[in-house]
Amino acid sequence: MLNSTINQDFFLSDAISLAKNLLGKILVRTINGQQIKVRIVETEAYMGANDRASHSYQFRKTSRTLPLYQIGGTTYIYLIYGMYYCFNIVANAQENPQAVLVRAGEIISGQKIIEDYLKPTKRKQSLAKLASGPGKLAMVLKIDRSLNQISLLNNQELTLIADDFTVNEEDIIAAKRINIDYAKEDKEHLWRFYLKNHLAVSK
DNA sequence: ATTCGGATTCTCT
DNA sequence: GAGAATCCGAATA
Repeated sequence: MLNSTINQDFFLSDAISLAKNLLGKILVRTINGQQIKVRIVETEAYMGANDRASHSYQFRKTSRTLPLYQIGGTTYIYLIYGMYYCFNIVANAQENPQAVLVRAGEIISGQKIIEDYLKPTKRKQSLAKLASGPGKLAMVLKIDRSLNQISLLNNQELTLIADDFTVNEEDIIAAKRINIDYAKEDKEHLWRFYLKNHLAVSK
């Protein structure tokens, strides 16, 4: 399998393009020298200042949303419902606060390591379902606030790579984003993207 | 200082 | 399909 690193330019597009381009790419999480790899199969684009669903709607700038104003490739991680983390990858140049929520992934290595820290009840879930949702994906990758606002380029603990897995346009399904009823008309956009027929896509 | 509710998930029914 | 779990950011005052 041919692996290649991903450079800065990859992240310097709008969030919709980045959300599609992230499908099929691999998140590599390193914990105590051991690697967990998850292939991204579902994403959502949050388009920033003009998107009511976005935390940076109307350029809202608070301590939480500061990572969104950094350069593409920066992480944006926050706690939701008091118990789950959402992992986002910032898109675009500085001061253009768009990001992609990584919603689901396929575990392709490191299953043993993951089982060591999952709750016993979770361990018997099928592998395909373990990272089938944003909170679950963050749990599998042990992503929490300590990884917030870091660059995915050349980071020791969390990086993004590509292999020879290819995604064609016809393999990508576009759908409405999930759980953003508060976003009024912006909830209608088809800014959720996932790989057709993939088992690990969230329900 | 206080209030409100969320880019979720699991466990019931 | 409904309800709970559970923290903290954001808005209001």
